[in-house]
Amino acid sequence: MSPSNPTSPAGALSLEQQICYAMHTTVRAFDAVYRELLGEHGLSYPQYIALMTVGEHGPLTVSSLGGHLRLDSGTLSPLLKRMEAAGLVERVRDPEDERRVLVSATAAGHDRLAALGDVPHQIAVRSGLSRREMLDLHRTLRRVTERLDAGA
Amino acid sequence: MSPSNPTSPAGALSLEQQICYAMHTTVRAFDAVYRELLGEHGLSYPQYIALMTVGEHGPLTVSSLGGHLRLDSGTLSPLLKRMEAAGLVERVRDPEDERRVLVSATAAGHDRLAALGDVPHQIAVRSGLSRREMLDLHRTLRRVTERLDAGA
DNA sequence: TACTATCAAATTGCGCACAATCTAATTGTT
DNA sequence: AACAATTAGATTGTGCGCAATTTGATAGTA
Repeated sequence: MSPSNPTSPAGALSLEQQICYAMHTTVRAFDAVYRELLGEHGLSYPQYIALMTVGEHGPLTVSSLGGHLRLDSGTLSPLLKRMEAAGLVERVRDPEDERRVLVSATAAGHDRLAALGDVPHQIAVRSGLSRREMLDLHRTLRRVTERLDAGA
Repeated sequence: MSPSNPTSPAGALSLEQQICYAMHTTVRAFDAVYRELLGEHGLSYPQYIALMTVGEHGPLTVSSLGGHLRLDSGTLSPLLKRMEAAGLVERVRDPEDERRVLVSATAAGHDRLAALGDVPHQIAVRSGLSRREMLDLHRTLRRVTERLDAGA
C-alpha cells in the first residue's frame, strides 16, 4: 500500500532514481566485461587504469595519481602495494622529499599494457556505442560530474 | 617513453577508456551526494535503493530483490541483516518454502522513505540535467547495459 | 522410500572506496 | 634553534560487489 509517501509517485521508482540506478548498473556491466578481458592478465579495472596512468605519465606521486583517478591513499596504497608485489609498478621514495613516493611502471608493466592494447577497442565494440554517441555521453558525464562536485 | 604500445594512441588514454573512467567518476560523484543526503538518516545508497524496492513491491524474496537491483545474496544478505538490525526491514522465512526469505519494509522503513521523499528531486537539481537530457542519458545507459550483457 | 539434483540463502575470501586516524617529513614562525 | 602547522602516505574500520563454497529445503526419479 505504502500510503505515506507524499512526494514520489506510487507504483514506480522516480525517473531520477532510475538514472542513478541505471548508471550503477551500467558501470557494473562494464566492470564485468573488463573482468573478463583483464582477469586472465591478473588485473582488476582499477589496477588497469592505474597502470595505464603511471605508464603514460611517467613517475607520479601517489597523490597526483590519485588526482588523475580521483582516489585517495586509502584506496591507492594497498592497490599499489599489490601491483608492486606483482612486479608491474615500482614505488620509490622521492629523495628530494622523503614524504613522497614516486610510482612508475616497470618493464613488465609496460609489457602488460602492450599485451592489453586491444582492450579499448573490444570495450568499444561490446558497448555498441558509435563514436558520436561516445563523445556525447562523455561530454554529458563530465558536465554532470562537474555539476555534482560544485555542491549544493 | 612507452615505445611498445602499437594500438592505443600515445600521450592520452583512449576515448573508450575515458568513457568508462568517466562513468566510474560520475557514479562516485552521485554517491557522494547521496552520502550527504542519506548519511544523517543512517542509510547508504544501496540500502536506500533496497528499501525503496521492498517498500514499493511488497514482500520480496532475496533473489527477486536481487533481480530488481542486479545484486546477489553475497551482497544482499549482509546488507539486509544490517537493515533488519536498524529496524527498517523485516525478514521472514516463507512458510510455503522454507528456503525462501521474504523481505518487506517495516512501518519505520516506510516512515524513513517518506522522510526521504525529496531526495530524488534534490538529486535531479544537483545533477543539472534537464528532463530531456535525463531521458536521453537513461535511454543510452539502458541500451549500453543491454548490449554489454549480451556478451561477446 | 531412498537417492540425486536443484534451488535459496548464507557464508567466506578478496578487492575497491571512503572516512578517520596515525606516522613521519617538511615548512613556517617566532 | 625550537615548536606549531602542514603535507604525504600508510593504516584501520566499515560497507559494497563478486566469485566460490556451504547449508538446508524442495523436487524429481529410480
